[in-house]
Amino acid sequence: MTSSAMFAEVAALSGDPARASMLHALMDGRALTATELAKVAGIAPQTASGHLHKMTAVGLLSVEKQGRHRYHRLATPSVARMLETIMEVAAELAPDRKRLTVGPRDAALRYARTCYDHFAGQLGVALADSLVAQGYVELTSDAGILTEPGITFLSRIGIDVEPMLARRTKQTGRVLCRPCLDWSERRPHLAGAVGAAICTHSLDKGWTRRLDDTRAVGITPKGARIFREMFGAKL
Amino acid sequence: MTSSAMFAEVAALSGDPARASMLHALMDGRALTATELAKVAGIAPQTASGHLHKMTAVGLLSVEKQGRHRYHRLATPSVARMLETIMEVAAELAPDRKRLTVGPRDAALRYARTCYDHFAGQLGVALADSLVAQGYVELTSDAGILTEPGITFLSRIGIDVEPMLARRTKQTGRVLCRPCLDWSERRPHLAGAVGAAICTHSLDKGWTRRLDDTRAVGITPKGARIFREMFGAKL
DNA sequence: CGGATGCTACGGTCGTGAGCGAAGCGTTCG
DNA sequence: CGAACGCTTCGCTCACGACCGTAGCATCCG
Repeated sequence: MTSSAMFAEVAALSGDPARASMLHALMDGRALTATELAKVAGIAPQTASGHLHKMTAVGLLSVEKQGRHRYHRLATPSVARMLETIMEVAAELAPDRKRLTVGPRDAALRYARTCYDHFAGQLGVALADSLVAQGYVELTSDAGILTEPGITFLSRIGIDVEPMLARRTKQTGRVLCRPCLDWSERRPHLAGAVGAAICTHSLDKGWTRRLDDTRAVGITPKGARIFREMFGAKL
Repeated sequence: MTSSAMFAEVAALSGDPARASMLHALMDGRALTATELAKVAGIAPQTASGHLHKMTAVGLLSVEKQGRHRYHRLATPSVARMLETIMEVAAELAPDRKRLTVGPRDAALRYARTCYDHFAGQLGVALADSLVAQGYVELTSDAGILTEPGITFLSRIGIDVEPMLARRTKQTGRVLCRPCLDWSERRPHLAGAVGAAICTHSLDKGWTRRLDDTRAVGITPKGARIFREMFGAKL
C-alpha cells in the first residue's frame, strides 16, 4: 500500500529532532535560510542542507532562491496544520514536568508571535477570547465559525470577509474559521482564513510589527488601543 | 525546549513503517490485538510487541487487557485527528503514480468503512455530499457547521444534538462539526461529533453493520433505503 | 580580481533502533 | 494437568541514517 509508505515518510521526516526544530522554526510562515535553520537546530550547515534537501524533495518545504541565499518555507498550509496537530498531541502527552518551562522560553514569544499565518501566544489567545466573549466567533476543539455580528465587526475594523465567502457555500452570514491549540498557553486561538486575515490586516495597519529576526511580534501603542477598545481584549 | 523534543518523539513514533501500518489499521477506532497488528505490519509478534509498548508508554495508544488478549486502540481522538492530517499531507504529496492504486485496495473498504469514529469511503463522501446539497451542513477544508435545518433533520432520524450543544457555546442553532479528507476518495467527508453521532446511530439502528474483522462496513437494505430516501444520497 | 560568504556534494565514522530467534510467563481449553 | 495460545523479555545482528570534515561551486563585496 503506497499510501501508508508515504504516510510513514512524512511522519519520519517530521520525527527527527533536528528536522523537527527546523519545522518548528518555520511554523511562523516566514522563509528562513539554511544557515539560520542550522543554528536553530544546533547542527552544522552541511547536515542542515541534507535535511532541507530531503524535506524539499518530498514536498514538505519549498525553496526560493535569492542571490546566494536559499529561503525555505513550509510548502502548503496543510503542512502547517499537520504540524499543529502533532504539537497538540505532543502537548497533551507531555509529562507535566514544569508547565512553566513548556513552550517558547522567550518572553516575547510567549507574549505575541505568529503561528504560520495567524497570531498565537497571549495576544492570540486574548483576541480569540474576546471575539468569543462578544459573540463574534464560536470555537470548539473541532471547528469554529464567524457569526453575522462577527462579520459586521470585522468589516468595521477594515477586514473584508467577501473573499472568504467566495470560497465556500454561497449562503452568507457564517464564515468558517479554525481553532488552533496554542502550545505555550495551552488554549485555543483563532486560525484559518479569519485568523490569517486578522493577522495580515493587523501588520498592515501597524497595530503590530515583527520583531526583527524572530517570529515574535510587538504590539504598537496604536494596536494596544485598538485591541483594547475594539476587541475588548485584556492584555 | 522540551516541547520540541516531545513533538519529535510523537512524529518519530508515527514515522516508522511498521508502526505507521499499525496506526493506520487502528484508525477505524476499534481495538486490535498485538498479533493482528503484527500481521498487518508484516512483522514478527515480538517486534510488534516492542512497538506497541513504546507507543503505549508515550501515550499514543491505550491498552485493555482481556483474558490472554491485549487490545490496543488509539488513546485519544486528538491522536486520530493527527493521523488524519498526516495522511492528508501524504496524499497531497504522493506522486501521482496510479491514483487508482492509492487508498485501500479492498473494494469493500473503498465502498464504506469507519474512520476512527465516523464513516469514510464512498458512503462517507456520499452522505456528506447530500447533507451539504440539502443545506444541512456546510463544509470547507478548514471547518464545518451543522445548520438549523440540519439539526431538525438529525432529530427527525433520531439523533439528538443536545449533548453536542452542551459542550460548546450556549447559543443554539449551529453545531460545529469537522471535515476529514478521505484518502481513497480524496474528498472531504463528515467527522467530529456530528459525524461520530451519525456513524454510531447508523450502526445501532442496523442501517449498517461491521463486516466481521475488518474496518469495512456493509449497508443493510434498510440502511440503503434510509440513506436514499432520507439523506438523498446516491450510492 | 582575490577574499569572504552561503550553500552543497562526497566520504567516512558511529550511534541508534528495527528485526528476529530463543526462552519465559500468564491464560484458556481439552 | 498438560498442551496450545497470546504475549512479552532478553540478547544479538545488522542496516540505515545523522553527523561532521573536507572540498567544491555559486554569489556578493571591496
